[in-house]
Amino acid sequence: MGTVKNREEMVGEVRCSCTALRKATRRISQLYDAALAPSGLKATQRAILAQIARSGYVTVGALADALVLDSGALAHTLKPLERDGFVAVTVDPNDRRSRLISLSLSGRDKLAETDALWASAQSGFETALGQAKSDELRHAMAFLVSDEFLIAFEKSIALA
Amino acid sequence: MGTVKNREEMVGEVRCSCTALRKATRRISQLYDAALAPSGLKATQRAILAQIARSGYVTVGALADALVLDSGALAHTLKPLERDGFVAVTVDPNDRRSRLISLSLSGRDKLAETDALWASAQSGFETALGQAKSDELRHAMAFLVSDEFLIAFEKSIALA
DNA sequence: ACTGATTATCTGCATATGCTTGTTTTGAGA
DNA sequence: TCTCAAAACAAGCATATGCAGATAATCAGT
Repeated sequence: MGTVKNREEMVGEVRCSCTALRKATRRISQLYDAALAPSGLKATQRAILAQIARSGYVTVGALADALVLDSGALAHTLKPLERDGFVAVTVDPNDRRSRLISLSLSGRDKLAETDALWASAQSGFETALGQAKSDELRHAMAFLVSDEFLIAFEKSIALA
Repeated sequence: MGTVKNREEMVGEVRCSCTALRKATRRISQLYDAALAPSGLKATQRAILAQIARSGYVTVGALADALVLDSGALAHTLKPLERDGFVAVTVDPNDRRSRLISLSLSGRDKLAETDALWASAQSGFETALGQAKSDELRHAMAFLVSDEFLIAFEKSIALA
C-alpha cells in the first residue's frame, strides 16, 4: 500500500462503538471466565443463576428481559444449567404456556461457591480501571440498555 | 426464602462489570445488526472485513490479535465469509504454516455497501449517547483491551 | 542433516445468541 | 360456545466465541 493516509483512517474501526464494545467484552469475559473456572461456571451462567436468585420463580420471558437476552437464546442457555441440575423448570399452573424457572439447592450452592471467585475478578477490574471509572462504566452500560437510549437511537435512525 | 438481607445483595449482579458489558453489547449489537441487515452482514462480519481492508494481507494470528479474538474462533468466523467469496485465503509462501487473508473484490464491494448503513447506526449511537460520552466510551473500551489494563488486572488478582 | 521445541492453523466440542417457524394455551369477541 | 388473534415457548438453523488436542512447518542446537 505505501502511504499512510492519516491516523483516523489507520485506526478506522476504532470509530465503531459496537466493535469497540464487542472487543472489550470479549477480553473482559475471558478474564472473568478464567477467574470463575474453578467453579466450572462461565460468567454468563453465573449471571443467569444470580438473576434467578434475585427473581425467585420467573418465567423465561421475564428472565430474558432482565438479562437483555433473546428468550429463544435463553432457552438454549438454560439447557446446560438444567442438565447439570442447577435450575428447575416447571409449568406455570396459572398459565400453562409459561414455565417457571427457579434455582435448585445445588444451584444455590454453586452460586455461593462462585461468590469469592467473582469478587476477586470484580475487584481486579475495579482496581485496574479505577473505582470512579468503573462506576461510570456500569452506569453507561445501564443507559445503553435503557428504553431512553433505544428511543433516542431509533428516532435518530428514522430521521436519517 | 423470606428475609431480604440488604440492598447490596438484592441488586447484586448490577455490580458485575462483565455482566453489564455483556448486556449492553447484546443490545447494541442487535441495533447495529438490524441497521446492517439489508447488506446481509452482521456487525461482527463487517468489523472483520473492515480490519482486513485496513491490514491488507494478514495472517490469521495478526488478524485475531487486531480483533481481540481467539484465532481458533476467527478461523470459524472466517468460513462463512470465505464461502460467500468476500475473503481469500492463501498460503504464505514465506512461511507455509501461515495463511494470508485478504479481501476479494466482492468483499470490497460488500464492505463499501455497508458504509452508509454502518454510518447510520454509528450516528444513531452517537446521537443517543452524546458525542462526548461516545468518545469517552470508545476510549474506555480501548483501555480495557490494552496491555496496561491486563497487567493491572492480573497483578490485583495475584495479590488477592 | 537430524531432533526437539516452537509456532501457526485447524478441528472438534461446547456454550452463547438471535431469528424464524411451528405448537400450545389463552383470551376477546361474535 | 366457537373462532381467531395474541402470548409464551420450543425447535431448528446459523453465526459467534473459546479451549484443548492434532497437524504441519520452521528453527535452534548439535
